[in-house]
Amino acid sequence: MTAPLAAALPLAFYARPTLRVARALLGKILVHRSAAGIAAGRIVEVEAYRGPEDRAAHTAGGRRTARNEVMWGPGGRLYVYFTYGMHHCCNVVTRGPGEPEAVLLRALEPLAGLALMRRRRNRPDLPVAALARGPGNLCRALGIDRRHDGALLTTGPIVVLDAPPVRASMVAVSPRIGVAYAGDHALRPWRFFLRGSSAVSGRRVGESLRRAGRAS
DNA sequence: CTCGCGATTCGCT
DNA sequence: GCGAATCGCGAGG
Repeated sequence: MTAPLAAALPLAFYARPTLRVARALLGKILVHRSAAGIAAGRIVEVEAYRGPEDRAAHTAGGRRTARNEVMWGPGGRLYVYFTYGMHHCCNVVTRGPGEPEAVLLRALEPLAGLALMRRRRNRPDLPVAALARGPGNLCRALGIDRRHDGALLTTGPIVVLDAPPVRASMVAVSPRIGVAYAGDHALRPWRFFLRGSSAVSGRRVGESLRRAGRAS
């Protein structure tokens, strides 16, 4: 039996506290194999959403609806939602059934399928680092939409491949982006990104100052 | 059923 | 820095 160079992360990877999963996802490889071809990138920016107690989460206050139903299920599936009338965002569901938490994938460093990503973005002149920078752009570049809501990440067509852990000193933290409506919860340092990556979206505040410490 | 708004992005000022 | 684009969702009547 030949072992694959990189195996899909097992379900146990996702069935852990969400902040841990969020940080551990940095450096892993997101792959989408579709009829159009293969597109893949290294995860360089994520945000944790921590369920009923987290006012920034779609499951804040225990909200359970058709849209966020997947978040209520077991970890290891994709939660994809549509927003602003034009963008998709994709999350990795964490923990177990009844613990509706997830990690939003905000940016990838493109590794494979660059031409396909460019075609999907419909922006021929974009630099590589910008192809999957930002949650909406990431979904667009990888061809992810609501049809993939609930997809199991261990079996494809979308998988997360294991890769060596990134050094703790390379991980920066900051408050989450675009959640001002959540009041003081918007200040929680639950965004994690790779220091120095040009594929990270938005402001990279905290990159040079803060280290990723224990966040709660 | 109506209505307000969003875990965003891009282009213009 | 600001606002438009654009529509499904979710709360409330």
